[in-house]
Amino acid sequence: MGNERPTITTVAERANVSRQTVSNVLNAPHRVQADTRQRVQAAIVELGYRPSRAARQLRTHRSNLLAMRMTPFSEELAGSVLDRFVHAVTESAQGYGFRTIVFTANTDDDEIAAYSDLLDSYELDAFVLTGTHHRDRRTTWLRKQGVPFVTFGRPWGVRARHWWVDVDGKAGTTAATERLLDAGHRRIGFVGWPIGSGVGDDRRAGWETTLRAAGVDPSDLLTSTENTVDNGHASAVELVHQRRADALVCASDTLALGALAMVRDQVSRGGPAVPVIGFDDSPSAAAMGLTTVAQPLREAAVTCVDLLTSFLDRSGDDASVEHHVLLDPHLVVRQSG
Amino acid sequence: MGNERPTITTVAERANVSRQTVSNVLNAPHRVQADTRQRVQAAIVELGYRPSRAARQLRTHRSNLLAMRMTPFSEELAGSVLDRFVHAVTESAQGYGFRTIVFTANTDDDEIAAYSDLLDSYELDAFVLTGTHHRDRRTTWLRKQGVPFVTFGRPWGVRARHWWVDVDGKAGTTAATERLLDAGHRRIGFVGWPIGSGVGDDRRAGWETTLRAAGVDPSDLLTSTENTVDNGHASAVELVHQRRADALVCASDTLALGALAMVRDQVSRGGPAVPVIGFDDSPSAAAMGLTTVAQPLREAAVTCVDLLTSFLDRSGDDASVEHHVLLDPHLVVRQSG
DNA sequence: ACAGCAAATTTGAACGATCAAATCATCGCG
DNA sequence: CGCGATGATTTGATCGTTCAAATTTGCTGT
Repeated sequence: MGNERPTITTVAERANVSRQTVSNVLNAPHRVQADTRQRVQAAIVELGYRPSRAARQLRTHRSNLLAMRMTPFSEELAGSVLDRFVHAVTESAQGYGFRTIVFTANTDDDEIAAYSDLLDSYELDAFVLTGTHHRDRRTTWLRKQGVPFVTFGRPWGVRARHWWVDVDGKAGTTAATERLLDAGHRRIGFVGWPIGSGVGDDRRAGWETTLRAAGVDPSDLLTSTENTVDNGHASAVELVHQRRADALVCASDTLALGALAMVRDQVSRGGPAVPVIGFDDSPSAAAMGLTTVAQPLREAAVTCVDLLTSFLDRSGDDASVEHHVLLDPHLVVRQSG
Repeated sequence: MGNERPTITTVAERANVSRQTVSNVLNAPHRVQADTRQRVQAAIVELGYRPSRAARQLRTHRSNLLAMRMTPFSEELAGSVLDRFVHAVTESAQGYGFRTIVFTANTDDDEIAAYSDLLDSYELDAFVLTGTHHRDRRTTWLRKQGVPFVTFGRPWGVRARHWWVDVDGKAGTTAATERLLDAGHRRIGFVGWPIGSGVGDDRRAGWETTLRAAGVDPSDLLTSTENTVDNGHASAVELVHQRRADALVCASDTLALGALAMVRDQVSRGGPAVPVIGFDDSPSAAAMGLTTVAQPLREAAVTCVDLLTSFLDRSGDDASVEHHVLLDPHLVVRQSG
């Protein structure tokens, strides 16, 4: 049997047309007459023809490939947010005929080196970045190279400008805080990250302004620690016991799980039930019945891919116009608050 | 400035040799004399030359690409095991000059369709499969096509034969059960999955044989449910309250977290502390202080990539020899047991 | 000094697609 | 009736690499 992989020429012969006509059916169908188009399409189906990306890429310098960094192997709980995001991006990219290459890198500079290799060797079409931060070197590098990219996370530096999609963390903590206020709590503590990270500051701001607006002074109701479960526990002890907080909003589920453990422990000893609200809706949050702020990751991913493809289509055109999308998170209410 | 991307010809001119010599320096260094080799290498560095994968692929039909399916978007806790595995594979594949393409699929047939597309269009070199099960159609399909692949998970069907790496689940639950026996427990319950899944049966077997060896009849100490936190909770209630189990081994962390919640609840009401041991060492397990059986995912990933590359190198040779690797998990002891 | 041979290097063709330009067909209209 | 315009299709060149065969270089032994 004809076990050779069919090429565009095979198809052309089968349909009694030239290579180029087959190519046109695939890439510019309007240029070819209806009846020949059908004949060609039939031949394609019969032979099970699929164009060789390598050959196409060699000629056009487009790979239909997009790349993302995966979250570091051993990262905490946090991992799952970005993993879910990677998955969602992959899924929606497939809808546009793009495949996703993943890679690992430990520092921004490693990541830039990876970009460089991927661009030169594989001619990637675009990148999706996550975890933007102050003085992000990746975005400036990519801009300088003129490579299309979108970030999940807004540019926290003043001067950085590029296309991005982000989730409104401030709105999330605002909703969380308001819910607790509505339930009658006043001394609402915030278990936060060290000052200076864009994301952390944003989330803290939601809590702070809401509390102020309600006439509560937030100044002694705040802790700032690295993102670990144990730190969450310790912070909760401090806020509840020493500062007499009667409810807690946390910058992450990781911290919240620590806080939740402390609170449940206290309840089991007959203490008061202090509600806890986390951030990210990680699988652990669901498992532990933690109320939390959920990011619309799927929507974020779809939007990223939309932006990228529209950017690639009108390449160069007026690609200098920036596009931003800020999505609203929503509260997932469970037992903890 | 010479802003054109350098090609092999550019390098050749710079080093005063022919294209082919440059190619040989890259692909068969032994064929070229030491001094010219160095001259060429210098030119490569100076120009920052990187070979075009597309062109190479067009000629050789090798892409240096390997593909894996990502875990479905919305899957429970379980997700993180495979996410970590994907990450580890990506990382070690990079060491061999392979990049990883990820894709999504909801059923085995979808996955096969994806293979087919990736093979035809992108000429992938190999696949890594996860989650093997009885009557796995993917492995038979790939075998029939003669595509190199390795599975993480052994072939559970009798007739399936291929290269695989797996973790000895039975050894894991054996270790867990022995630990509990050593601590003086006798009526050790097993919170398991429905009969019939290879992985689940394997893990149950470890508990069962160990218990039998210790002279305990396991027959009324078993539950079998789908993998959810709530089911874990319900199973724990049944085993502890009705069957008077004094310790629990679970088929997964998801189930174990439910069981753990039940147990801690009971302790807070003054009940006895029933130890719980999970399986997978998910981030949630760490967060909740759950003792659990950890799979050596990194090692598994490295082994998979090793097998694949050695397979690809001696392509065809005596590739019919099978290779299996069974890795031992280890217990991570935390508060829960 | 030169045939004989191995090692080192070069040359032409090919991989499978698209681009740009050329050809062929059809048609309207003065 | 012929000429230009427009649309459909085909032809030759090319992308950057490797393969296979041809060529050049260097050396050995008699």
